[in-house]
Amino acid sequence: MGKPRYTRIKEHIIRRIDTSRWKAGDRVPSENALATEFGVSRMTARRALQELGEEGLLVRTQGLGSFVADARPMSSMLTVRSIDEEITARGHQHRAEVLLLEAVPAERTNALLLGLGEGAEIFHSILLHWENTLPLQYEERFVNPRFGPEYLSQDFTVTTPSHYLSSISPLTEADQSIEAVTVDSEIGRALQIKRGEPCLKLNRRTWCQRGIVNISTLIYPGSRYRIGGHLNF
Amino acid sequence: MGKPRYTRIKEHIIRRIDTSRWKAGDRVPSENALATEFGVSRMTARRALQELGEEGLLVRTQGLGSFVADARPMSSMLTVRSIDEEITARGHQHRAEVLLLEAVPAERTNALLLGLGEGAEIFHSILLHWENTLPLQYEERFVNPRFGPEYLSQDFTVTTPSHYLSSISPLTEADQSIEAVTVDSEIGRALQIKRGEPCLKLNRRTWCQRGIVNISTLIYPGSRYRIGGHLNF
DNA sequence: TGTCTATACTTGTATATACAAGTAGACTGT
DNA sequence: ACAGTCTACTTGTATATACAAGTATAGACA
Repeated sequence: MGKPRYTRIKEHIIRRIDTSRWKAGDRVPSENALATEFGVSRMTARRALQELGEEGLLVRTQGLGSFVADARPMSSMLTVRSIDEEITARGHQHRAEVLLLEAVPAERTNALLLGLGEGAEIFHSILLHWENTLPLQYEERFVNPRFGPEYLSQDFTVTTPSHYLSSISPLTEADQSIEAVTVDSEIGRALQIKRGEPCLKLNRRTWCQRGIVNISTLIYPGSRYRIGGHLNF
Repeated sequence: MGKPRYTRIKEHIIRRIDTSRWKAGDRVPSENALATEFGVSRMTARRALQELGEEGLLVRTQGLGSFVADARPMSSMLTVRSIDEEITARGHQHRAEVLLLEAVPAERTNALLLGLGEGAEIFHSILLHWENTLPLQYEERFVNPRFGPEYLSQDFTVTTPSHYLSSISPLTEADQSIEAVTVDSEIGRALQIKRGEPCLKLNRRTWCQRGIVNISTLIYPGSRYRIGGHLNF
């Protein structure tokens, strides 16, 4: 029913920041000052300041005080969801077609990145993901057998590589990039697009604690897909 | 020097999750249980659990307990920085060329989105951003005069539209999308790319508390630019 | 069988208190 | 003039306590 009291204090401070009454760099009242002003204990006032600090609106330094943070820079984020979730969330039907599923010797690929020796085997898969009757994503992966030993025996018309890999080992990190490319005729045929049509290409490396789990490239036709994101500063 | 005690408890829990001793869905000990186990007060144990909840490793529900969260889905983020920061961060020279800077009547544009009446004026700018001797970004903006009244008199060879707008009014939200496109000959000539070369197109709408501040589209040649991001799950 | 209640547990909020640790400025003594 | 110290204020950590509120289960009762 009634909001907790520390939210009142937070709202009070946010209001003063939004209306520019307190500007970037200004000192906001101390925990004790807010406590007496609002008639609460210091720990309650503290909680308000602390959460605002975690949310990035304030910068707090021991011994000095709490200050209004600089306006956040325009840099922001784009989210990339798992393809099957995204399609089913739209109420459409997702189907995965396995174009290739094999073990290849390490020297033929970028296995060095995976931290394996020369002769080692590496798993390689190519899937095509359909939304209803149109192909939407061409997915190629190289998987480290250490972290996904049963990869080749999975039925990817039921699960997806992404689900399998994240169920096997807790993923801790990833880096990725996105670029605009044109694709060769083989991929273009699979995706049923015209020659020269621009595509989004998403390269991703995923890590668990002990090494790289997989390297994947996802390709979307530019005319059928956009990556979207909403962001609260 | 010595870490605070609640971090010990956090590390203890994280260890058990990372080594799969506690798996997704498992219940972790209650605040009171941890308190007696570690010989601390409940509020200290609570802090450990609470922070882990905020970090997404645990899901806490009142009355039930704290549970290990599902492995985070593969969805992740791509960061988009301000173009001038990015170029200068690479140690290169950034230069902005103003191709157009004007006020246009609202009906000619998507001014409805900006929440303005028919006859209102709207600011329109096109800039080309150079990295050393190569054009890297074609930037087109429609700006709401209410939130950037001095927009037309800015010298964008010194500042950037992004800097000006975020200095004027505190930006609270944005949504954006990215797609792969080919561009018309005018933009292609400006960017010095061949006909049909794929480009990344980034559409963004930025909001402050009281309405849409601006609508912008950024276009990068696919061969010269990729959006990158690193992520800790 | 089904429903309501009591109870035991959980997390959430709030207070009062104590001490630790970092910062700035004033005040000291040389 | 300068260096060191002391003080006042800040945030950080930790405890003990109390009550509120949500959940599930066991048991009483119709």
